[in-house]
Order: sequence, then structure tokens, then C-alpha cells
Amino acid sequence: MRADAQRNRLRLLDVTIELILEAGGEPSRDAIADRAGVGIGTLYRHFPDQQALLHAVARHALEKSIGAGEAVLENASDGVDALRQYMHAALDNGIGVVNIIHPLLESHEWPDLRARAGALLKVIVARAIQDGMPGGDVSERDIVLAMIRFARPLAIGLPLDEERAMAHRHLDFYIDGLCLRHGRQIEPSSAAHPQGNIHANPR
Amino acid sequence: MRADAQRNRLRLLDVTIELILEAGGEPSRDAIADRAGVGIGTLYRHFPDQQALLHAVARHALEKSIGAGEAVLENASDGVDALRQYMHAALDNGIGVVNIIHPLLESHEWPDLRARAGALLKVIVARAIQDGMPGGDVSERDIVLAMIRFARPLAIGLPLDEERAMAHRHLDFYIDGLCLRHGRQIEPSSAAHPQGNIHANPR
Amino acid sequence: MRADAQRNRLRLLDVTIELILEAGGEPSRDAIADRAGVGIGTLYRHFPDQQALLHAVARHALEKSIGAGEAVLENASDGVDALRQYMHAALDNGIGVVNIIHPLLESHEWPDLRARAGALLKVIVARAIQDGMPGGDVSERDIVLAMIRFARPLAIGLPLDEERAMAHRHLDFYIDGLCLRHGRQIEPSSAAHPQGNIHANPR
Amino acid sequence: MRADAQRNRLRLLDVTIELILEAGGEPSRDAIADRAGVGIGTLYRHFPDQQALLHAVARHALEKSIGAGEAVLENASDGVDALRQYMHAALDNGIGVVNIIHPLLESHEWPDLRARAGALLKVIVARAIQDGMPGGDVSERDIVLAMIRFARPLAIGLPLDEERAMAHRHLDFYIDGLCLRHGRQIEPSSAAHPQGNIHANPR
DNA sequence: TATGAATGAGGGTTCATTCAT
DNA sequence: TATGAATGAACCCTCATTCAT
Repeated sequence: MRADAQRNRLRLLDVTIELILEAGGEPSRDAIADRAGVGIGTLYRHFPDQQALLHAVARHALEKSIGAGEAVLENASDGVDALRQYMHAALDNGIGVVNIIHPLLESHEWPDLRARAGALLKVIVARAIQDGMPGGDVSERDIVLAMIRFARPLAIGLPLDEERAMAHRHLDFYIDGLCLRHGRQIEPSSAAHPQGNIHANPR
Repeated sequence: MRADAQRNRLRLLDVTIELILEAGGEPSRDAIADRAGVGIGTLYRHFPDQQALLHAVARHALEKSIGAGEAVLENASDGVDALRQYMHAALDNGIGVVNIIHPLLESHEWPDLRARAGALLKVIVARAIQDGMPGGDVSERDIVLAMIRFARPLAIGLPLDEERAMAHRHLDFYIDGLCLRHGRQIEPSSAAHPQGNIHANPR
Repeated sequence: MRADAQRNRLRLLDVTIELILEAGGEPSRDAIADRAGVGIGTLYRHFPDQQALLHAVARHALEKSIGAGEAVLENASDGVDALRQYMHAALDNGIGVVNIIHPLLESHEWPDLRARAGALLKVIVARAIQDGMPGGDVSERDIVLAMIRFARPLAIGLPLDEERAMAHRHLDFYIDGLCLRHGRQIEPSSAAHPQGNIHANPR
Repeated sequence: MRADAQRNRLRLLDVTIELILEAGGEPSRDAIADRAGVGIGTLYRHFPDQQALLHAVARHALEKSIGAGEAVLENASDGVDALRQYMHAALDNGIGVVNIIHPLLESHEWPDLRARAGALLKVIVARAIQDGMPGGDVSERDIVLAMIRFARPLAIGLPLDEERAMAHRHLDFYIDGLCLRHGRQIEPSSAAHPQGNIHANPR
């Protein structure tokens, strides 16, 4: 691939994410091409249809999220802490930038990522349980679907920073609840995610 | 209003809710009319524009939710229990079926409902705090926005019953987390909600 | 026909003319029914379709115009004067309230009116020529089409009174020109139409 | 602009004029696109809304009309003749093709054209008066509104050539009448116009 | 007979996608 | 390869007309 083509491709991905985060919905193809400073034809050369573009964006976000999770896992001393950090990092890495990651993972696309994500999740959940999160009926599904939910914009016209703050705040309560299951009491919300939430307690 | 017109009106509201829950976004007018088995003109006679339809749907859901909350409040012996039951009932009553309830409540529409909803929320939160939910920075906003979030479809193609089950499950963890704040230990999620139906009566 | 039905029919005709003159285009069926204070169904009972209503309105205007022409003819001492008075009267009687009179007259509808209108026109033109209007290629067609033209609204948003004043003013110049053909000099615009024009010369 | 785009643009303008002249009202966008043989989207690319299209058409006609008038003024030896030629040329150039020229001229759009049109009219009328047209209450308004009126289709289904012939014929009588005011006798309608075509060059 | 609810064709407009330049 | 013009399906809405009450 020629260098300028490569540059266009990345620019298009970045712009798409920008626009999704700004407007909270799927941006129009024209808007993406305009903002990227290329013709609409160029957009289609790189991403033959809507799917292709969103897949690429999703893959991008997913890769970053998995990377973050793997890093967390390496450094964390506590499994529950690691789970919490991972979920917040996924939010910050745009895990929910599109609502298509889940079906994709369940399909046969991206076998590489599916494997990595699956392995990561399994370990993180296992470590969290090992370190005190009640097992029982709590499973990977409770993690994946929750990340999708907390990453979805509320769509009520909140400013972007409030939107993200509420997502992290809600997620924190959720994790607190997860770890409380079956009566175990933990230090709630102790390990905070790196950035951008208005969680009241100092972390 | 003529009997058949009344029937059509209700059918249109029901279908709209159905479609929103299935697709997770605003359904097209044509889709609504088709599913309801009426002409597009009939839809417009009953609801002159998108706003009117969504308002009607939202008001419908909001009224039922408030009603449920008031009933809960009357019968509940414990404030935290009442809060939990209220939030689940709101989900079952379609509280988040549209993303417009919140802005509307903040505007000057529906002064009657706003007053009722505001009063109800205040009492429910106060009673929950009184019965053990940590006060601190937890406020009505944490209840309202959470209901909107948990009621939003995940939009990943889940069948309707799974979608609803996950919403209630996520909500339960969230409430557990809310009430756990500052170390208080409660009996978590003890009262599992029945298989909630959006048209079910408040429990 | 029952008395109230008869009343409704007339009311509908009147309202239609009113609305045409107010808005300058074909009014909507709903607007007519509303203004007349009847249901849309009643409108359709009296006038089974758009055509029928406009025909009725046109016939109404045409009858009045012919009546006015016949009256003029009886009283006028000068043929050119009579022609002028007739054309102005036709304008005032709403001859152009719809643009469908002409095709109707050329078809086989209204044989009675066609006969009367044809006879009247023939006599009026003949008398005008006899009293000084140049014959040559001037024909009834120059009268009929001119009335249609001067009765058409300019559709540039003029207030109703200006619109009508300009119609009469333009018509006056036109008649002056008609009678000037082939070098004959007449006293221009001497015989004025009864009402509603801003013709500068005192009549 | 690409060659084919340019071709489409002109074709759309031509077709719009055709349809207006045939039907006597604003044609539907679908009808225009169909007749021009392009997709509806192409029409919208060139003219983003009804206004834009009608403005373009009107401006086109107005420019040609003014050009014709200026040419006439340069070559004409007689002011009344020049007025007559100008008005006929304006008809041939589609001056009244839309009923929006007048309001636009009275608004603040097209300051360039307004200035040119205003200057031209003033000179032409002055020269006509100087060469024998009675002044008195005759003004530029009698010229402008008359051009609009005579250019409007009668909307009675006449074939296009008859429609145009009648417009010129009516206009001729009108000008005769205008110039006859106050008893001045002129050589009426001597210079019959050739079979004018809307795209013909000014004579 | 009167009413007004229901219908659906048609007009306006947007936008994902294709294709000529 | 990059461009942006062209396409047309799909959406929103209006209104003439039909039909159940």
C-alpha cells in the first residue's frame, strides 16, 4: 500500500471515531470524507461499505481494549482490581464506539481477536473470582454485555464529558454490585480507572 | 373517539414500543404503520409528527412507571426494597423506551407528570437512604439516568426476552453496588424480580 | 333535496370562491369543509370529486358573467362600450375563478351555457365592430382568452385589492388597443366598468 | 465543473422552463428529473431546493431579457418601438417563466440584476414617453407587471405555440392601448414580431 | 344523510453506494 | 488511485378520496 493511501486509511478511521464520539450516532459517509479531507470515492476504496468501516473501527477499539486488559493483567496484584481497571480502560478505549463488536465476536470473523479476547476474559474473570468476586452464576457474559451497555451513549443530549463521567460512575456501581454477590463485602470502587470520571470518592 | 380509532391508537403505541425495543432506535413511520396494519395516513392522523408519537409513548411509559412507584411506596416496608422494586417496575413499564423522557422532564412540558415524578423520586430516595442506602453523593440523578441506561436496548440483536433479562440482571448488580457504598452490607438482590413484561402490572 | 342539504351546497360553493380569492390557488378540500362547517364527507356527497366542485363554481361564475353581459347589452347604447363593460363585469363576477371554463366550453359540457355564452359573445363583438371596433382578424377568441388572462392572478403576492385593480387596469389598456386596430382612433377607456379599478382617468 | 455535470445543469434548467410553460405551475421535482433523464439526486445536487432551482431559472430568464432590452435600446431609433420590442423579447426570453421574479427584485437578492433592470426600464420608459407614449400615470410598474401577466401561461391546455402566439398578440394590443392614452394616435402593432422562441436571440 | 377515520399515491428530501472522469 | 457526480431506495409528510360508523 502506498504511503499516502496508508495515511488516508488511518485518517479515515480517526475521523470516524471522532465523529461518532461527537454526535453519538453513525456519522454520514460524506461527513467522514469531508472531515478527512478526501473524496467520498477514496473512503469507499478503503472501506467498501458501511460494515467494512465500522468493522475496522471496532477492531481498532477492540485491539486497544485487549491490549489494555493484557497490560492490566500483568501489573495488577489483585484480580478484582484488575477486572475493574480492565472494564474502565475498555470504556476509555472506545469499546462501545459501535454496537457491533458483540455479534462480530460471536460470528466467525476475526478469529485472532476472538481468541485473544476470549482468553483474556477467561483469565481476568478467573483471577477476580479467585481474589474474592463471587463465582456462582457470574460469567464472562456479565462482563462483555455490561461493557457494551455502559459504553452506549444515553442519547439524552448530555455533553460529552458528562456522558463519559456517568458511564464510568455507573460502571463502578455495577462492579461493586458484581463483587458483592452472595454477601461478600469488598472495599467498593477502590481501584479506579485512569481518567475521566467524576466518581466522588478519591481513588 | 370512535371505537376503531381508539383501537388503532393503542395498537400504534404498542407497535412503536415493540419496534423501539427490537431495534434500539427510532423506528421509521412506515415500519410502524406497516406493523400496526394501518395506512401511513392513519399514523399521521393520530400523531401528527414524530414528536407527538414519541411523546405519547413516553408519557404512557412514564405514567405507568410513576403509578407503579407510588404503589410500591405504599406497600413496601423497607426503603431500599422499595427503590429496587420501583426501578425494576419502571423497566417493565418501558420507562426508557425512548430517549426523550429526560429532556422533556427538564423542559416545561408535562408539568403534572414532572411534579409527580419529582415528588416520588425524592421520597423513594429519602426512604432508601433512611433504610440504609448510603447518602453521600448518591442522588436522584443516579436513579433516573440509570433507569434510562438499563432500559436502553443493547442493540446487538439479542432476542427480546434475553434483552429484558439482562437489563434486569444488570440493574440488580447496579443497585447492589449503590447500596453497598461506604461499606454497608445488604442482602443483595434477594428479591429476584419475576420475568418482567413491559405491560405487566407493577409488583 | 332537503332544505339543509340545499343550504350546505350553497355554503360550500360560497366558501370555495372565498378561499380561491383569498389564497389564489385551489384550496384544499379539508379547508373548504372546515370553513363551511361541515364534514369532509358532506362535501363529497355534494361534489363527488374536485372536478365537480370546480365545475359548479365555474358554472356559477359563468352564469353571473353571462347574465351581466346580457344586461349590459340591453342597456348599452354603444357597442364598444358594451364590450368594455361586459369584460369588466366578467372579471368582477369571478369569470377566472378557475382556469377550466374554457376547456369546458370547448367540450360538450353545459350545452345550455355554451349556447348562451356563444350567442352573447357573437352579438357583443358584432355590435362593437359595428360601432367602430376594427373587425379584421379580431374575433370572439380575442375576447374569451383575454378575459381568462386578465382574470388570472399574477401570483406575485399582491394584496387582493391591488391584484384586482391591476387586472382592470391591464384590461382597460387591452381594450383600448383592440379598438385602435387599423388606425381608428377612439375615445380611450371612456366607458368604465362599475367598480374596483384604479384607472386613472375619471369615468 | 465537469463537462457532464455542466450538461446536466443546463438540461435541468431547460426542462424546468419547458414544464412550467406546459403546465403553468411549479412542476414536481420528480417530473423535472424524469424529463431530463437524470436521477432525482442529481437534481438535488445541482439545486438543493425548489428555491435554488427557480432562482436559477428566473435569473437565467431575467439576464437574457435584460440583455435583449439593452441591445434593443442601442439599435432602436424610436422609443415606443424600443419598448414594444423589449417587451416581446422579454416574453421570448421567458421573463415570466416563474412567478418569483418580482418578489425577488423587490427583496435584496440579486443587487446587480436589480440595478441593471431598474436602469434599463427607466430609460426605456423615458424614451418611449419622449417619443410619444403618454406619460401621465403610466409607469415602470405598468411594464413590469404586464410582462409578468402576458408571460404567464393561460393554463387551459393550449399547445405551446398557440400559447405563445396569444401572449404576443395580447401584449401587442396592450401596448397599443398604452400608447394610445390621451388620444395620441400611433401606427399600431406595425412591427409584428417573428415567431418568437424562448431561446431565440433578441431581435 | 352527516361525520370524520382510514387509505395510499405522490411530492420533497437525504444519503449510502456506484461509476465516469 | 483519487475525485466527486449520479443514482435510487427509503424516509417524511400532505391531501384527495373512500368507507365504516
